[in-house]
Amino acid sequence: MATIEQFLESKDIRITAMRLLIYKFLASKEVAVTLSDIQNAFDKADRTTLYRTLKTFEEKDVVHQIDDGTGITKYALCEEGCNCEIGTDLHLHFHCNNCNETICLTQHKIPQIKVPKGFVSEDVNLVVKGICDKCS
Amino acid sequence: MATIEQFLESKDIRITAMRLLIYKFLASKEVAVTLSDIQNAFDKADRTTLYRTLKTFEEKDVVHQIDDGTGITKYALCEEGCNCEIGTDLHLHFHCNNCNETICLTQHKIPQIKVPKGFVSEDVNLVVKGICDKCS
DNA sequence: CAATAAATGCACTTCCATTGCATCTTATTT
DNA sequence: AAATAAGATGCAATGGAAGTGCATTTATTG
Ligand SMILES: [Mn+2]
Ligand SMILES: [Mn+2]
Ligand SMILES: [Zn+2]
Ligand SMILES: [Zn+2]
Repeated sequence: MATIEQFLESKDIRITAMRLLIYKFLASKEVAVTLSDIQNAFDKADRTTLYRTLKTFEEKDVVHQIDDGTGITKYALCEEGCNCEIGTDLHLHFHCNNCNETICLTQHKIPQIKVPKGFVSEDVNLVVKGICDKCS
Repeated sequence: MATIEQFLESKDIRITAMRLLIYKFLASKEVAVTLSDIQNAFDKADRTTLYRTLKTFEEKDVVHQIDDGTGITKYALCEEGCNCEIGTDLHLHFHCNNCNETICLTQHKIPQIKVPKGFVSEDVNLVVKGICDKCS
């Protein structure tokens, strides 16, 4: 078990205090978070820095964006050994209509989707909406 | 084959010149359209009117919104006899990364998605991204 | 330490969704 | 038909979030 510093460096990300805080915050959450969630957690943080940090994390395959249909981008840490970079790790996302939280169902991969002849599938986004386990 | 006027009235929508134009425009398109698409087609039209017309159409199950992940809401006519209102008509949507157009694949229903114990699925949004038949 | 590269913070812009309110139009009632 | 009510439209304004430019601070390297 490497330290967070080692992990980020292995991903070619330079260590800064802010980045460590953001990483730890993401790791402490079991649900996907918005930029505002992070901003509220550290009110001294500038929104732009958070935005660009998440962008860096995403480029380095440390986090992935989630579009759950609420219109607000959410972020979650990638799983150990996920395959975000090659588009293989297509797990589904669940959005709770009650508590409004979104969670990665990393164990639930998106089934193979058939598309009509002539169409080429490159990426799939699947969001299930309903009631989460905590709310039901 | 009823007239458009009769159809809209059967859906409890009052007939206006603008609504007929918007309906015909939607019917003429085989792809999902944005508010701006409609606005550009009728430059005399006010954006708010278009917006509210589409909202009305949606409430009356004449059109459905599509969130294809571009961040811009798109609209398409519901199919004859679709089941938007009861959430049964869950066809998938295809977004072309090349021409940037989004199309309803109404013949392709979303497969049953398994969710973990404790979760209740109420709705599913599935968007496939790739290359469409015209671009491949 | 000097030189360089990267990260941060502030201000600003852009884009789209959404609303308030006044006005115009259509449907209903007397 | 005139009066009234209900609904549709247009203009202006707001709000929320994503994204960018640039100056400043911080870290890295020789
Ligand atoms: Mn996820
Ligand atoms: Mn559709
Ligand atoms: Zn919930
Ligand atoms: Zn295409």
